[in-house]
Amino acid sequence: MPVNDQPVTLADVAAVANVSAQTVSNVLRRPERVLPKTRRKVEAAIEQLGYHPNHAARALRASTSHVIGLRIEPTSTEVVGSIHDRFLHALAEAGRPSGYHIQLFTADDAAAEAEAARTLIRAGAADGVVLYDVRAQDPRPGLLLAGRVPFVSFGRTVSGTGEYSWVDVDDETGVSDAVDHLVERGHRRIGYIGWPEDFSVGVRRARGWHDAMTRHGLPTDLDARAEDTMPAGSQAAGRLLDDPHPPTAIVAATDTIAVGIHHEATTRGLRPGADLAIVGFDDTPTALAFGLTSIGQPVTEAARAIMELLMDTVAKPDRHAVHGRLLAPRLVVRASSRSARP
Amino acid sequence: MPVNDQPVTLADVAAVANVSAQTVSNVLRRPERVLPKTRRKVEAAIEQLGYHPNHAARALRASTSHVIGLRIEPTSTEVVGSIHDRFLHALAEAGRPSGYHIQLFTADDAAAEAEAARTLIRAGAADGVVLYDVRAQDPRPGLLLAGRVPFVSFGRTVSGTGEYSWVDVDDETGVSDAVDHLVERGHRRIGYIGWPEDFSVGVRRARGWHDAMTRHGLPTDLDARAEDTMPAGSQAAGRLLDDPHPPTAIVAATDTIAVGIHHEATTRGLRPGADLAIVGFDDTPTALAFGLTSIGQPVTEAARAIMELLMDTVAKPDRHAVHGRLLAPRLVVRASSRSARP
DNA sequence: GTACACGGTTTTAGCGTTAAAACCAACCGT
DNA sequence: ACGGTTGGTTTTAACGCTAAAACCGTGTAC
Repeated sequence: MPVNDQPVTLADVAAVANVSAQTVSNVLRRPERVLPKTRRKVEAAIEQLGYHPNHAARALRASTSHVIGLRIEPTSTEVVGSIHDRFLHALAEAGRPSGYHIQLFTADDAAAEAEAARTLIRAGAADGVVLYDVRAQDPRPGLLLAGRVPFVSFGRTVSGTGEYSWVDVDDETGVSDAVDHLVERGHRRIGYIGWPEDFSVGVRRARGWHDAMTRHGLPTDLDARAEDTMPAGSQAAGRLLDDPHPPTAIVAATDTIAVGIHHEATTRGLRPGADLAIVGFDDTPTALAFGLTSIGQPVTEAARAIMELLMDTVAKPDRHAVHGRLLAPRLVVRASSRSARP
Repeated sequence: MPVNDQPVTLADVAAVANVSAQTVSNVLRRPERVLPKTRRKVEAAIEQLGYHPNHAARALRASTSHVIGLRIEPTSTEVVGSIHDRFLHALAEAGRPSGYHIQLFTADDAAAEAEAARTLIRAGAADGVVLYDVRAQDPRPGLLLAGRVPFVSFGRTVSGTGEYSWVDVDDETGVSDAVDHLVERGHRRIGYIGWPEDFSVGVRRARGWHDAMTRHGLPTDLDARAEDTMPAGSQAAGRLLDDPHPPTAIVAATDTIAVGIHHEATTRGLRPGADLAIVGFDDTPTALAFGLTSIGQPVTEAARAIMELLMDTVAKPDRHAVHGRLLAPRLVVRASSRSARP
């Protein structure tokens, strides 16, 4: 363990091992090019000196930073908890084996984000960026394509999905699975509460419910829309529960709405799980806290897929293959829907 | 807007502006050294070419990366939601004005984190690191000091606080404020549920309650301990509520425990806010969802203070001034404690 | 015995930037 | 008129690394 502070360089290692600097470099980058005997000698010197290759020098020489940029957004206080946090960790973890690091940046809006990403790339501070939570009308993919910024998106726009690589979660199947699960538990009157806007995620989740219900030969009249807040969720739940033939189960497009439903149910003296089954979306900590069944996004898998595609994209920035990957979500069953309908 | 892809360098700008590369560098780093006329000429060329200084080259030359490392931890599913997310954003934002970026890394335990941080520093990939959620017996500050890694911690160990710079939240005052607030609302029987272990944060929060109660001349018998999970919180709340002279308000050391209390209360037919006031800690989204009053940590302020101290530390790594900063938390009053005791 | 290929290593050069030194007017004092 | 400032600019060199070229001893072919 060396304690002196002047950084150890390739040349230092080379001097100790009695070889040239290039040989040390080869030991690290192309070990097969160097004689085992030499390699061991060099490795011993590296060990002895506690050498770590300098990132900046490597980046300068190879013009690749091994850094991926990601805009970090402030967590909205309206929304019940996001998967941003888990996604970040998964991404950092996914980059590790290939030596990629995640670097954060902030931006106030989509345009600023695209501009910041462009600067990051132009400055050689990052090799590519990840777009998080891309929605149907998102301007960011277009902006980044125009700015020639290598990127992969989590989520996708409604058009232009053939122009860039993306990873997305199959919301439709997720919600459909939730309906299957409820039908299996004996439910027939199954409602749905989703976003009012017609952006892709909302549309797809609604369609998942609609199609599954139709497939089971069940009516699709119990369909309500709400903003992504708890009060709106409660209100929408109220409307469904006021139906002359009310639901025994409700699927929500988000955990936030699900919590709103939960609240409305308890207010009305309905026991969640027993009198009204509830299923949320995103499997947030809050869903856990409320014992809510929720449709969880495969965050780790998504992060891994994104890093893979991004490495492709970064490797050949001009005419690289464009890929889309749709991942299946996973239903996490909890008390709010576990028991069979009495 | 140039569309060709070969990166623009200082030399390109210099050629266009008809000056030397060094002058361009001076325009960017020491504008006062260069004639206004020349400066404008150079600035025009920079603009025209869309030049962005190369990070790697700058880092190599100046041996400073303007990068701060931060270990990102997986969000525990046990805990109801953390402030990690908000802290990350605040930190990224706090670094922006001075051109510092946050780079994430992962590690499986404290020792691995320290080792990874050391490597990051030795490789020149980061100038310093931030330790998040440092507790009384935390081995990390010691390890980083030994490894000569510049760092600032959020939270502090019980000893050695004179050896490194830290920022922490004044838990004692936070809890004490919560008690004051409850007393003001007419409560007299105020209980406390905290962690069982004797680590600093737990001790300090418990002391805040104890001291405030004593100050108000109120008894401190309603003291229970629980693991940081909802079931444990419920159980502990049950014990307090079974008291022959039960509390009308309970302060919890975490939002997770507070949610447990909330659950236990509703199970017993007590209406939170009306029959039992509850105060949590950390002001997580879940607290918002439950309408729980909570003691919020000043995340933005903390992040700013940390960046400030870190820049000090990085600037003079050997004998820099060591500072500690204690920040006051802020009580966020919600339905669970708003109304006066009947 | 000379020519040639070959695996392993070293030498050379350059990535883009900036601190430090050198340079070069124009100006100043005597 | 001549050495000495001064302010602005250019030259030089180096940060640590690695691709590419050069080099060099050995083995092989004829």
